[in-house]
Amino acid sequence: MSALLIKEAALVLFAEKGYDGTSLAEIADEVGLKKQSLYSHFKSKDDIFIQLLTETFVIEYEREKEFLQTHFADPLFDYLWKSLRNYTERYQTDSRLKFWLRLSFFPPYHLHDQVMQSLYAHIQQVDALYLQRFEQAVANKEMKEENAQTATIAFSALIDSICVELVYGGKEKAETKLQAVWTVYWNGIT
Amino acid sequence: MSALLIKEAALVLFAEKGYDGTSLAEIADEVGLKKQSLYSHFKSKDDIFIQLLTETFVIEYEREKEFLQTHFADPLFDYLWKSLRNYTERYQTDSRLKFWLRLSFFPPYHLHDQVMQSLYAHIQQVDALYLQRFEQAVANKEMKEENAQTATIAFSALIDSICVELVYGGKEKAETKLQAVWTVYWNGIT
DNA sequence: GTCTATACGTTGATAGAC
DNA sequence: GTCTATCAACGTATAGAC
Repeated sequence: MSALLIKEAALVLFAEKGYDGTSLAEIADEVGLKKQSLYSHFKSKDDIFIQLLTETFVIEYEREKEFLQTHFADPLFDYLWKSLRNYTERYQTDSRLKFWLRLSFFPPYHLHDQVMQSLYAHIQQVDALYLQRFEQAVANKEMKEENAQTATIAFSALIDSICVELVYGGKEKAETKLQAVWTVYWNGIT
Repeated sequence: MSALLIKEAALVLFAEKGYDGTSLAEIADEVGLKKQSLYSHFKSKDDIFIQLLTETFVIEYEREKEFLQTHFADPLFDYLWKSLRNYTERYQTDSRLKFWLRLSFFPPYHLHDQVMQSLYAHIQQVDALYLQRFEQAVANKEMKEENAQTATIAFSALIDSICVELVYGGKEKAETKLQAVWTVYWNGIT
């Protein structure tokens, strides 16, 4: 059994049931092992979790960076819209997104500070990517001659609200909300 | 020891550490009892939780309703702005808000369906309150002759994003975000 | 109502045979 | 690397003395 498969199983369970709600026995069971055998691959439950969290931030950042590079030349409208749709599309199938939403919001109590520190760094990096595109948009006069910072912050808030809806409302409700929010947002920045 | 005080202690702990992260021993300890004594007041841990959740939805709805009645005649701008500031003001001191955010997003796994059912009903009720005011605003020409429904949904999304920021960013970051989001939102609906 | 005592499963984790 | 055996600590919950 590879450590990778164990982590994948853990990712799904953590995303679905939270850290405290997931036991090592469940994780082991999912990959057909006894819980004791997990200790050949990880030195503790925290170890599994921290590894997953770290990897997740790397993966998510790379995804955003690649997205920016691929779509930088697209019109602002398309760029932002595609970026948003990305979330609703992925949420259903991608446990990693669920994992990071859930465990960033509400990390295990004893790891709170550590998680938050990583989270802030990640958000800052991602916001910086979007800011680049918004500054370009201001220069191109694709949007109101307003603070690109404001548009960035509001856009990241928009993503947050969609994620919230995905978490408790599911995809259909999120799509409805996305449409309303997007209308107002685009109106607001142009 | 009154059941009320026990529930208050449980509320704070659930809000801070989640359902699985909070033990009956901690709750009891907080009010100076042994964990076994809690069973004189509640028949299970779930019982405490469900009571808190039910009460919370009632209290929050009453709060919103009263707010609407008190400020219905205010200009739309003031009405919405005050409503938003309410969240950032309360979040620091009011554990009930934290409780409902956390436990609605991520309820204990075995109570997921039950919690979600109550949550949807609550959200629907609150959205209906806001919709009333937005329809009035359209009639008053306080905003663009657009769908009041869209403005309502977008506003509730706005609240969500502020709550997210309150959860993981704290009050200061939430204030910054609020300002940016509000600028774009108001621009977007007028 | 609160306590002590207790039951009993589950938790994360370690030791050692194979 | 995986297993069995084992552990101490903690989880929720019950019974019964006071």
